[in-house]
Amino acid sequence: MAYWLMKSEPSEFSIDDLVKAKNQTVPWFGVRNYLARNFMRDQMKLGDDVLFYHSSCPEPGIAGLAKVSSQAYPDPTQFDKKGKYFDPKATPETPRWMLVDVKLAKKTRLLPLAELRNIPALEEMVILQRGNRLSITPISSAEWKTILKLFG
DNA sequence: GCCAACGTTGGC
DNA sequence: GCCAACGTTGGC
Repeated sequence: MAYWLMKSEPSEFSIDDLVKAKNQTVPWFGVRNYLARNFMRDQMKLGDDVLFYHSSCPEPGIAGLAKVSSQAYPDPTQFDKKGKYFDPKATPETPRWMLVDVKLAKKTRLLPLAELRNIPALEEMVILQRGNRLSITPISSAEWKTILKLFG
């Protein structure tokens, strides 16, 4: 069992959108970074735990808990010529971008980035490191436990 | 809006 | 394969 933090811009897709989504599930489309793709393609397993993180917004932070709810499969948006995630080098025979489905576990209170920064047990979290921009990052089991306690 | 940090591109 | 230029991310 592994733990992950996945960033989403709430103006694109927020925790409330996930609450309202069909089956409270969303395909994690639009990732166009190879390391993040590799995490989804090679390491994520059904049932892995996910921290749903709001980024690039007035109050960045963890907004909910979720679970990986599918195996990796090709991101359909790479084939959509009119969409912003179209990749001309990807074909259905040789897809370049893979994704997993993410299912809501629980909407939480917003746990702000500023609060995370104040917790010594979390100082090694990838997302808190200087210059980190990766949209999907692994979380240790100790970090996961610490964060769950913060939600009470 | 600013800017640091990082990833990608493309000329050589 | 190097590396400068450029584009993007994302907190502030």
